[in-house]
Amino acid sequence: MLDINFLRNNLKEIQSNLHKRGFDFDVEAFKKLDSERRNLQVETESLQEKSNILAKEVAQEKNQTTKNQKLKDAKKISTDLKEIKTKLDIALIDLNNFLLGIPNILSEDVPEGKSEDDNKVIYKKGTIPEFSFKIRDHQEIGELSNGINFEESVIIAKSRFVVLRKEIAKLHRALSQYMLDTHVENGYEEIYVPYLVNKNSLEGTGQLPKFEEDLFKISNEEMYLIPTAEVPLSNIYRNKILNSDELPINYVAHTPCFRSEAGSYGKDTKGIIRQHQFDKVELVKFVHPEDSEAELDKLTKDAESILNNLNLPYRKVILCSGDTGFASSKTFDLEVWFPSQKTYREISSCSNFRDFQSRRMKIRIKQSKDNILCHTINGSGLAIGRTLAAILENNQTEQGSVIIPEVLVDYMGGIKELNLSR
RNA sequence: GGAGAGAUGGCAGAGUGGUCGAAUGCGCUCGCUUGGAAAGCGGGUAAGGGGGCAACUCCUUCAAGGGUUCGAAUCCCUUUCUCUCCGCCA
Repeated sequence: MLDINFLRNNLKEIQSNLHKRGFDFDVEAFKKLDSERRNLQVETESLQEKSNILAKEVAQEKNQTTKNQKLKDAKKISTDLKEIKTKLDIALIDLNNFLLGIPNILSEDVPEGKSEDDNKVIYKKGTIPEFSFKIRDHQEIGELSNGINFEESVIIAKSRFVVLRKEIAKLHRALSQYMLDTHVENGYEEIYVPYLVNKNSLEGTGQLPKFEEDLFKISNEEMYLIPTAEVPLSNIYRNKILNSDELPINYVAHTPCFRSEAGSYGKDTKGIIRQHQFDKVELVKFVHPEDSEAELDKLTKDAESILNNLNLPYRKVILCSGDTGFASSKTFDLEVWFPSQKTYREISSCSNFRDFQSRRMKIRIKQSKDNILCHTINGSGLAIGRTLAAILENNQTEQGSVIIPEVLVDYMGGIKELNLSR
């Protein structure tokens, strides 16, 4: 959510900034909602004041006749007040819903563009492997020894879920352990969180009210399965005031993520790239506004370090205006190389939300005069399923085995190579 | 799941219809004191919003939502959460 005062004073600038996203900010509609609200609020508050004064006078009035007269006046005001209050409530809700639907303002350095095709590559790292044989995609590799099974997951659940077995399941576990350990070494506190969250939390991070169709909702309660650990991690401090000396706060959590993504059928139907359930190690920072740009770079580097250590070829991309997420002011994507697709695919998305989320969550920093909103930053470090798939594809051999990256060997109980073709 | 008790400021905790945005203590902070510190003494210290160039002023908030009343932290209803006991369970 944007600062309403900032909005009032910078209407044109904000309109053109949001236009870069392809968002049409209706200035006239906003002005109308805001002035309606203001008129009603001024009127309500002055009536309330009268009512408060009269109520005090009634209490102190000794003369029975004047007291009765005042009681009569007070009753009249009370009725009027009730009426105008309902109008004000409606105006406030309308204005608030309008504000909740406005995306975040983009940073100046976000390149303009319409879709992901306009994202700008910042750099590429690692060497793209050359294969002298006909390569398999990660699904084929996994199926060699029944390490990846989609028939069983359909029986258990439905399509877009997966069952992993044996060394592949172990590799999946090894990856999350390795990532957690690495981030803890780099100064993040490991957190375990609920996988079901309430509506307020999802509103706080921006998934609701706009993107309900992407979520799985529990039918017997007002609860949702988390689409990312960003939601529980960020909401830890909802409605809290932080001391500036405890910042930055760095959290890491490993959770499953659940995404309904109703509109995405037909995309990435093969393999484990796009699933209703996947695991992810997530990084979240609460920072002072002055530090948020630098902290986004730090967090992105921390996510990159995993790719570097796993020797996976990747590139760093800055999302263009049209592709940057609703709540984000600036996003770097890390994209890993998939030999079977001959392309880079997103494996981490690192965003600076500035005060957009903290305004919704009311996370503030204690300051002598006025408290200020903190900034939130988060990013994947990394998506486990996609990392697993990338390792299978990039590290495959002609014999149908997969070389385990050195940093994972200990986590794999000493296994250096998966012999899948047996 | 059943029975009971409760939810008040950063924390602890008083307050059961008007004098309450809320005693008191702790914490924090400023000043005095001191060679310096501690102790002591004195002052300040909730959040959000409206109006005003400003000094300032007004409104809201005692878990959340609704109700009664001229007036609600206080009375009534609903929901959520916490604690104790019983049951169940990993």
